[in-house]
Amino acid sequence: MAKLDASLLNNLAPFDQLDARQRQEVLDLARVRRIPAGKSVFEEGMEATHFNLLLDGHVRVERLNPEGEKVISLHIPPGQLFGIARALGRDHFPATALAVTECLVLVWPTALWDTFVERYDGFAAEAYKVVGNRVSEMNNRIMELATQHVEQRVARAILRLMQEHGLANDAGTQIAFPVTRKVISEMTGSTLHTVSRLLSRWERQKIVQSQHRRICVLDAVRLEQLTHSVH
Amino acid sequence: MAKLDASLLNNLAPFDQLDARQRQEVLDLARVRRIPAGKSVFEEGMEATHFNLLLDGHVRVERLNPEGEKVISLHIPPGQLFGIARALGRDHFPATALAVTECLVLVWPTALWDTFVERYDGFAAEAYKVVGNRVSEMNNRIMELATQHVEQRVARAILRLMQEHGLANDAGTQIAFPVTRKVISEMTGSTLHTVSRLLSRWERQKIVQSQHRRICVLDAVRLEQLTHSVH
DNA sequence: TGCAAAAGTTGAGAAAACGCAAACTTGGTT
DNA sequence: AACCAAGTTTGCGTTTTCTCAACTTTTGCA
Repeated sequence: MAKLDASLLNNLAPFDQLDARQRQEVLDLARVRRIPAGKSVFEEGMEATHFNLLLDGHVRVERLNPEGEKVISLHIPPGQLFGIARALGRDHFPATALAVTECLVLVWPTALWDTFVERYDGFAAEAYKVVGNRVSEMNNRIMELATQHVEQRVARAILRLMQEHGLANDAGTQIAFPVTRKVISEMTGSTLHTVSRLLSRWERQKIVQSQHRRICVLDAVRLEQLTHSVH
Repeated sequence: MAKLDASLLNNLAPFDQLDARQRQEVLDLARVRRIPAGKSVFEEGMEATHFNLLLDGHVRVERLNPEGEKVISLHIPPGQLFGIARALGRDHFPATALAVTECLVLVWPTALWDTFVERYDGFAAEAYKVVGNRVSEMNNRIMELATQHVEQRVARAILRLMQEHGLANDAGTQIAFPVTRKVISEMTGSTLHTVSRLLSRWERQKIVQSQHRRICVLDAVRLEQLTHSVH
């Protein structure tokens, strides 16, 4: 395989503090995977033999409950570590990671985790910052599910997608990958019918616009207002 | 202050691998706090100046949403580390920790965290195992909130309390601290009225028994069945 | 180009859970 | 011993959201 160019790691938080030589070192230990849209990077329950960095593309992390219902945990934007079960001492992946667009992923054997933590300044800090942010988001999610109505949760979910995966265009901000009503319902603990009704109304109100599976936020301010309860 | 006896740390997972001398060392760096029932150990938003080990008693971790509604995140059983925001690079506590019974807590200044991780074998591993378990529980909680009905969630919440904080007696297993209908509703994203109706029914069916604020599980098997959807 | 599969819409009725209200119980405190 | 605060129960009407169903639109592929 051709040697990877160290500049691949430029501007990536986990390797921010490394010099060119160290970046080359890290890359020499990595393998690149190209994952086509719709294919999984790893599956729930699999042994966590590797940890991953998403170079390009967008990844959906999802779990199935015992009844086979899907729940979407989060979406990973390019540049982030993911599938780092090892950081928390897990040896199996708790969820499935699905490429929602074509993805480029760097993978390292789990055995290197401790080496990276030890050898590369800033790697551990960034890794635990990522975990910390995810934990914080999970807490927010629990609060929302416990106290808010579907409408508020759907508004929040779309805002989050916009913020993390949005592409600004002339009309508003489009989410960078296809999102169906079903997907939004799996993100919010709702049903595709309820989500469809909400989006139809918001489309009439010019808050969002959607064709096929592309969603574009036209009025983020009003969407934000919808996340607050009306009381 | 009288010197603490190193045997206090016996059988506590984070310091399992330490010898007597090291345990004394760890204790000499600690401060003991006695927290009366109903008082907080730390509050949401406070700077995380210390990290904690619960020696004795039971702690409730809770957050308020912007509307002032309370959501209970989890309950800490004796022997566990808690308030370890620092493990994930946070410098403020994301939640309030409330003593639900009188508590004995060992506290260390946050500045010692890195020292402990470095110096004491097994400490980091145990700390991240605790975090890993909590993350896993949070994931389960999200799944439940997203896909299950109130009845199933309440059954699961009571089972969890029983497993982590239960005291076996002749009739069944009692939860070691007072639990009101309101508390259960805040654990499950429900209302005290709905919880009351459920518990009344389960009491008639001899699945649980409750007087004042003590709850006793009489038939864990049937309670477990109630956590599965009927479909 | 046409067709099947996937995605989306919308109505109508049902179910789950909530909010409100009123009354009751219990236990600690003065 | 009496009272008060906190906790609990239960009925009733309402709201939210789901389920079921039918139909339309879109798109990817043969």
